[in-house]
Amino acid sequence: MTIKPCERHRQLTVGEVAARSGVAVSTLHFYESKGLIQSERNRGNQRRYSREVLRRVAIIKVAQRTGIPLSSISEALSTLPQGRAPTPADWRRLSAGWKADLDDRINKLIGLRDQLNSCIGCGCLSMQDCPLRNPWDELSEQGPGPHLLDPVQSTD
Amino acid sequence: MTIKPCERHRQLTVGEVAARSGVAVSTLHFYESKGLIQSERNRGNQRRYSREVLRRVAIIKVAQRTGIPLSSISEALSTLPQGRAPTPADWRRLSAGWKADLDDRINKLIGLRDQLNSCIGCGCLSMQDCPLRNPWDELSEQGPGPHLLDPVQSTD
DNA sequence: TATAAACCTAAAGTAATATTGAGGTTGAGG
DNA sequence: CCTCAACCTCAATATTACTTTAGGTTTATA
Repeated sequence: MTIKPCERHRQLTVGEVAARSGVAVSTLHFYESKGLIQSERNRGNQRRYSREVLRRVAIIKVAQRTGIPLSSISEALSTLPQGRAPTPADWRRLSAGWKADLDDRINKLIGLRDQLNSCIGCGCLSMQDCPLRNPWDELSEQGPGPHLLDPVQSTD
Repeated sequence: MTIKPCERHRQLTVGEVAARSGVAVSTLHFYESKGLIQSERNRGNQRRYSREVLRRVAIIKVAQRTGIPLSSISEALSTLPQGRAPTPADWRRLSAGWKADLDDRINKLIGLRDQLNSCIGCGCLSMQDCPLRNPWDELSEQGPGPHLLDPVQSTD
C-alpha cells in the first residue's frame, strides 16, 4: 500500500453523514441553516464535515427524543466550543439539563396516568369532582384557564 | 319568582363554552370545523351548545395531554353516540385505549431517561458503545435508519 | 471523456394545531 | 332605538420540523 491520506481524518460528504447518522441529506441542510451544525466547503462548493458532526447530530437526536424543541437544542449547542469536539464535561452539562426536563415530563405523564386510572375506575369525568377536569397542571399550557364558575351543573 | 326556562337546560353561547372549558372561541370554531364538537344555531346564526359539549371538550383536552393527536381523538369521539352525552362506559372505553398509548409513551421516556442517566455517568456518547446512539427505538420514527457501517471510528 | 450519481441553492409544500385579521351581523342593556 | 360587545365567515398567518421540487453543477467511475 502506498501512503495515502489517513482514512480516519478524511472529511465526510453530506451523503456519508446522512448515511451514518440516519438523517436525510435535506435534514442536514436544514440543521445547517438553523446553525445546529457547521460544514466547510471543498473547491466545488460541496459540504465537507468533520467527524465531530456525527456526535453533534447524535446529541440533537437524543435531545429531540426527550422532547426538547430544536430551538432549545440550538441554544444549548451554541454554548459548546465552536467546531471543536464536545468533551464529556460538555455532554454532562447539556444532558443534565435535558434530564431535568425529561424527568419533569415523565412525572407529568405519570400523574396524568394515575388520574386516568382512577377515573377509568370511577367512570366519572364529572365537572365537580374529576381531577382530570382540572387542566391547571397541563403540559406547556398558557393563557386563560377554565372558569368553573357556575354551580348549576346537573346536565353535565 | 315567575316560571322561566330552567337555567340548567339553557344552551350555551360560544363565549360561555370558551370561558367554562378554558379554550379560546377560535379553538371551538376550529374543533367544530374538524367535527370534534357540534353546535346548533339560533335564528341569528349564532352557535348554541348543549352542556354536553363541555364534557366533550374536557375529553379532548385530557386526550391531548396524553399526547394523542386530534385526528385520533376525532376518530375515537366519532364512535360516541351523536349529540348524546357520553356514558361512563363510553368514557371507560376511550380512556382505556388512551391509557395504553400513555403507558407506552411513559415507558419509552423512562427507558430514555435510564440511558441518559447512565450516559451522564459514563460521559461517553461514543459511537461504539453508547445506547443513546442507537436510534432504533425512537418515538414515532420512520424512514431509513442509521448505518454504522464504517468500522474506522477513532476520531468520533 | 462521457455519463450518472451526488451535490448545490432557493423556494414552495406538508402536517398539526391553532390564532389573527378583515369585514360584516346580531343581541342585550340603557 | 342606539350602541357596543359578542358573534359570524373566510382567508391568511404562525410554528415546528422537515421534505419536495426545479433547475443547475460537481465528482466519481467506466
